[in-house]
Amino acid sequence: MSSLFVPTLKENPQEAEIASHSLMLRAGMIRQLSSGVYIFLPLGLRTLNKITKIVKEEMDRAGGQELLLPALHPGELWKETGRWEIYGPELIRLKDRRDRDFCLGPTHEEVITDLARREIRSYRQLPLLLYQIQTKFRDEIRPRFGVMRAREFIMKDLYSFDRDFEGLRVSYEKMYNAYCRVFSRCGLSYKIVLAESGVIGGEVSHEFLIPADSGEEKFLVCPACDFGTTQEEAKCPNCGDSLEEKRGIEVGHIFQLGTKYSESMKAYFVDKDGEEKPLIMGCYGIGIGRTMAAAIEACHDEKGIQWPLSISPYEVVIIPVNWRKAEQRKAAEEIYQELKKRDFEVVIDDREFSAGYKFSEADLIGFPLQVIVGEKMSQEGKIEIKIRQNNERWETKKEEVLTLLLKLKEELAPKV
RNA sequence: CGGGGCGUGGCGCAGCCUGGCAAGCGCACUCGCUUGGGGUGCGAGUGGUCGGCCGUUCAAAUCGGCUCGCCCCGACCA
Repeated sequence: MSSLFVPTLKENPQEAEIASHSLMLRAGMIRQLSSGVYIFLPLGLRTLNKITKIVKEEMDRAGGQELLLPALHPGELWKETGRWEIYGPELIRLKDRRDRDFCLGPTHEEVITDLARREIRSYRQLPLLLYQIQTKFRDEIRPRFGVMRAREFIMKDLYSFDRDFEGLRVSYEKMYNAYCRVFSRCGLSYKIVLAESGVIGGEVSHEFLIPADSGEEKFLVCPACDFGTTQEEAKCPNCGDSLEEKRGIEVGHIFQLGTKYSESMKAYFVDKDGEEKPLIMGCYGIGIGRTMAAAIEACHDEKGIQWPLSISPYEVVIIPVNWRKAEQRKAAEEIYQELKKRDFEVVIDDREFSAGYKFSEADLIGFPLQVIVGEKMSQEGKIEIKIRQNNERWETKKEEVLTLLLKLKEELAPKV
């Protein structure tokens, strides 16, 4: 850890009001550049990349193909769908040197539909699921809570193209299930609710929420059945019970768009019967940075972050309590090498700080597994292992550390 | 956009109301010793155009005007 760039803060930063924002700053994961614009430091980026990896694996599993669309969009495309006006001041606009209109993409329906209309000719090319993980720009009225509502943020967006509504339903369901897997694999409990589709447009839409008091999204749930919705006027269609209002963080949103964009942008294909028809579309988003913040909202205590193992920046920290004791240093180093060999993501706290300092910082950063090499090593050859999540502690012989860690890792892995 | 708050070494704050004494405290940082199972202890140091501009005054961190930035609540939004 002596060479890692992890600038931690002892005190609560003045600008942070909610736990995740404060802890991301304090644990040295992010820094603010400007209102709603954040730097991801090495530790923060590791978690971001882990979530990204899970998302990609699940998108691929569901038949998605990754591509990369530009962030810089020609204004004409947005004028074509009318969203140049509709999107309002939230759309960041700019002009090139020849005075042509451009904008920074807040979402990519226009660009993907433009691609689709140029490349998709036949029903034989369908269904098609294309996705990207990319930076979006939205000039929010009020950015807040750190990366939770930022003006520049990383999002996974997938677009589905089908020949008919039955196909759309199949694609939608695939995504619905993929989203369940994504959030489960991130170690999060989530709630799926019926949602309004807003400026994106379309018919059916569901939101994936992480329940949290600090969440900005209000939703109604039925305590008896599993029904949930964001719509105020909803009448519990499943059973007669009255709905409870709760708050959550919207980490994912899936939409059945239908022909909204394919009609307005003339994205047609030729169906089996020889007729030209509009592509039936769906779009599906996951806020990557927001998922990270939501995970911290859901998993923290007064000491710091309690990362779910699957998205923690590192899995294990090894803390030699007294760096001056050669046998502790040596044992720590040996365990480190052994774990490295078995592909653990591990760091060793090789700094000459006091034990308390290192413990506090390990808890702040939230390493799920902590290997503590202390006096018992010197005297009895024993190592302590602590689970951050529940503060469970295990003592074992040095030779057994790897075996125990493999077992604990297995136990901590989310069941999907 | 309406309402509220903040801006003083890297971080967290005091000082401002009631102008003047040397711009202070804690943390961090550097050096020395000390300590090493829950942010060790002691000592000595480094570092600040008090967000910016204009004004009032013999004198401005402090009073007035303008401005920039940041945060919170609301409306709005994925």
